[in-house]
Amino acid sequence: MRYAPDHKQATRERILEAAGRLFRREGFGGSGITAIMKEAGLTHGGFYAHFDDKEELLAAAIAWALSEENSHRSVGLEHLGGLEYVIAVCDRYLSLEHLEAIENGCPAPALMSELSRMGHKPREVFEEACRGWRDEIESHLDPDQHAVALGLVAACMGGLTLARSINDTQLREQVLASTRTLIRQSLADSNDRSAS
Amino acid sequence: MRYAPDHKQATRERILEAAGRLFRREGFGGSGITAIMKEAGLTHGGFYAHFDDKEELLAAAIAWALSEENSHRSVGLEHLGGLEYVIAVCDRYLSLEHLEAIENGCPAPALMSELSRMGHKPREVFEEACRGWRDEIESHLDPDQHAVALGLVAACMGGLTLARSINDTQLREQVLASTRTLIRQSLADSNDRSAS
DNA sequence: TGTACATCAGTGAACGCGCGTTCACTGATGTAC
DNA sequence: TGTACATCAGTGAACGCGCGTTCACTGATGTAC
Repeated sequence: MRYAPDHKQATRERILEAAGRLFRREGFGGSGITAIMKEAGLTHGGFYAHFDDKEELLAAAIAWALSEENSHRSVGLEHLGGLEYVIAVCDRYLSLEHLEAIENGCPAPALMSELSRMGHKPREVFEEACRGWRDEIESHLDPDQHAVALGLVAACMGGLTLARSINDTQLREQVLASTRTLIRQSLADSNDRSAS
Repeated sequence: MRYAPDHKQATRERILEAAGRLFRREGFGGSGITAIMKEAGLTHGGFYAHFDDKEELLAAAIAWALSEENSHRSVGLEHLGGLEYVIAVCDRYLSLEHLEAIENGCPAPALMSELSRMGHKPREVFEEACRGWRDEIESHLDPDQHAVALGLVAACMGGLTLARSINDTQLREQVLASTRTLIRQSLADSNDRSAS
């Protein structure tokens, strides 16, 4: 081995991070390979030493960004128990801060629509991340509340994506607030039922 | 006037319908003007006799598709009252039939992600349609339930988009079912409260 | 320690292609007389 | 009713451009002796 063993790996990760940022900002179709490599401080030609084609990069970048998102999602919330934890995670997801953090936030809202037209691999990566999120939520809920876990994921993603798709900043906040309320009411209901 | 007065208008609507179908199937970026005009049975050059540019078409096509969606959404459900009506509309939105009806279904799931990167006009059109949907839902709910109307819109769109973004057909159905459950629980809760 | 060499991550010119847009034109339509 | 004409919706060649991808190359790295 002529170069330091992890030199190439480090470059690959730099490309992955750059692609993650660009995909969230401009979408998959809107991010050219030249722009991605430039964002990573490289020229476009070197791209194919790291990935077979653009779709392979997409799959890898989604996996990377989703695992980052997964590890950031609940930081500082670990002390909360059960239902409170779940509500806090959803509230944070549906916050104004997250609304504005397009480049560093969850990649799902920016990519979901395009993902449904994408090949098998990127969708598989996304699917696996969704299962992970569902399982994590379920692990904090009573068994009789497990049925809404995927719905919570859907509502969070839908609320953030919808809020980002409209102009009026007041209506944006109302979308976020209303989705938070919906989630709270839904969980409060199952809570009441299991308590009674 | 040399041609029948509404000849051009009819062609414009044919382009709008073709664009609506293509945008939902391939996205905004994935639908070329040549392909749209071909889908409408025309050649690409004539496009600019009807629209200034592609973004103007997008705004018009979204408006067209959303108003169609609005008039289809609740067909056959008019006899249901209040809460039952709202739940039925959401159930239909989150059905397997709608999941598969990409070209004829609601345009929001296919376009939301791209919309958040779009110019002012298309977002404004979309925003107005969302207000309309919210108002329609609110008109069927008790005033103390109005706070969740936008959340219902978000959850419906999120559930359908998420379901379409994954491969596993079983998990897809679970996403739809779980989102329907979330909505039901949320509305049941406020219903109990206003009843007690 | 010093030199000659092999490796290979990254460079940048070039490719074919489809994009959005322009424009000179064609030919069916409906009017005027 | 018949003919000459003006209109303008729609055609299709052409434009400049950026895309994804290929490939011959360069030059810094670390090895072998």
